[in-house]
Amino acid sequence: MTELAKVFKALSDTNRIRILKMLERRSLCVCEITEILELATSTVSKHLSILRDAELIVDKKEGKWVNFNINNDQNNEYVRHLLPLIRTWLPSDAVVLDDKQKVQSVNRNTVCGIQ
Amino acid sequence: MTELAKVFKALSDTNRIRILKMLERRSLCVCEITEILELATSTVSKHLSILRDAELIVDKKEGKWVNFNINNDQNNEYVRHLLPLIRTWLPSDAVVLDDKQKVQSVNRNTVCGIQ
DNA sequence: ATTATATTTCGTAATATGACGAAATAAGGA
DNA sequence: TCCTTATTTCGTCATATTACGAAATATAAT
Repeated sequence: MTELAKVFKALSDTNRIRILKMLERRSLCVCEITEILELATSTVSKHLSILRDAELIVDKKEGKWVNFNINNDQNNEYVRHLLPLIRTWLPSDAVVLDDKQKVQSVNRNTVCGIQ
Repeated sequence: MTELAKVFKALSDTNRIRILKMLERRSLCVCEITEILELATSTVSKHLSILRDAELIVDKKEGKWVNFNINNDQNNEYVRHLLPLIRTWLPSDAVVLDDKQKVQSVNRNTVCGIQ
């Protein structure tokens, strides 16, 4: 039961819902998500670790970057059923639409580590 | 989006999941749930108000008692999809099974307000 | 090797949550 | 009416969560 509660808890924060909805578009690195959410990098990293602990997302180290993606494994029963539902939800939420728009234009090479 | 987060937050606590699973058996009053969860009445009342605010349950005042029930209205899209999923989950969770067993035997007339 | 970049971990502060008991509210029965 | 019962609300405490910046870690580029 705690595992189910953990998944729901991961989904109970609007910033984490925004991250999941963004990842519906494409995989993203921490700095791209940070740019869109306008939060500190450390805060975004924590949100991502909570989503990963709940098995809602997976990460893959690729060179300089860690790419985060929706977890498409079918291993976790809760995640397997919830992610498709979430995909159908919030189709016209202003914030979600704006975030997804930004996902199109954001570029990790111009966004990350500019001094 | 906050409404969706609210539903997930309501579902993110194990005591509230236990309440929902108990209500799959039959409607219950506050004192019956209190008896099974072994929490203070005020705590259970708070949990129930969180579940009600999320539209996961409904209450109906009947004489001395307030009976709580799963919300079977189809008004809330999130609740409409989530409740059937939850109903299929945790079919063999020890705590949930024990709680449901107790729902069979608990009686509000012998449980409530004995001095 | 040294420097720069990307991310995570740590320490900390503000706020939220979950618990309790006591007081308030509401309804039923004597 | 007065007392009992069922529930909610309030005040409070301990713990959890979310946020930040700074420091640590890891990898890439020079």
